[in-house]
Amino acid sequence: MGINERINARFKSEHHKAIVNIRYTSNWMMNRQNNQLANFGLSLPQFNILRILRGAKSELNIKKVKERMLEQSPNTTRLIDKLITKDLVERRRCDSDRRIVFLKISKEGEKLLDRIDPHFDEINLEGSLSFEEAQTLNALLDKIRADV
Amino acid sequence: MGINERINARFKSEHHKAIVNIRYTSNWMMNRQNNQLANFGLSLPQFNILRILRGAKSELNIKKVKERMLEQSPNTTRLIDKLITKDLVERRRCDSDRRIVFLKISKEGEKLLDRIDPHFDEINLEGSLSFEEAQTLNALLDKIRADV
DNA sequence: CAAATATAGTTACCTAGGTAGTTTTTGTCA
DNA sequence: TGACAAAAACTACCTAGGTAACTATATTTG
Repeated sequence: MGINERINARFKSEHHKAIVNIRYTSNWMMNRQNNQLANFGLSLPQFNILRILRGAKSELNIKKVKERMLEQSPNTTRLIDKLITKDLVERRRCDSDRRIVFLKISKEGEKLLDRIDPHFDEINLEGSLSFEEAQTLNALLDKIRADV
Repeated sequence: MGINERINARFKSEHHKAIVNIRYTSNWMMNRQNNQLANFGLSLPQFNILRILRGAKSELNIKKVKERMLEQSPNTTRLIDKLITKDLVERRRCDSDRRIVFLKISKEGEKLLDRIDPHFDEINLEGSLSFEEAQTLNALLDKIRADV
């Protein structure tokens, strides 16, 4: 369904429509992804943190985790708290620099990701665009942000 | 700055990168828009509701307002409450159907929008894409959502 | 070496969206 | 007409991101 049919709105220009469309599509996707991940007891950002930790060769401190996330707000701490409560992540205080906190995915965390892996492509809508279309989309989005 | 430089992340595919890029760009835009609107004491969704009410020929009930918004959650009520507290919107109970609440932008609300109008294009990044590019972007975003 | 500065992480308080359930009022229909 | 269903608005409770301020520790520097 095109955004025109979906939203009973008037747009000032094709560009304005695109700006609104980005937000609409982003919300739409996040909603979809959150619903799918809810079956595994995770939210999208919690899932992403787990994947970052699995992808790391060694333990990561919170700063490194933040650098690999879209959002770099202090909420990372709270999100990690929730993962620790669920026994999906382990936390360890660094000995040589006691400010630093090291994080590691737990066995249960890895098992959970293994269960989600077969659904990853579907969660990320893989296949809805061709390679060339995805390239074009990335270029256009980067161009919008480059404008400033 | 391309998303590759910005996020220290690995993408499974060009398509996966595009999916993440949509969310990243959406967050980036919303953040920017919220910062600009904060100068006028508004958040982005509050601003959008005000514009919807101004664009209406007559009073609108809350349901109609929701239909013109991206999000149709019960938060609309709360957002409107805030606008009423700021004296930017007026609320009136319908006489013939007492379930319905009518909304109207106030004089102050119109004055505030008048002050924001000159900045509208800048807030919406008008000009960052050509007409054709915006068209392409809209088509690609619609295609992603059509996939399901 | 002591004071100032920087860094890692956290907390508080603001914003917002989503689902589910509630209240009030209206419409339906057996 | 009297029970039931639908609709409009609202509330509670969950999620999350953003800014600013704060704590604890480490580094710099005068």
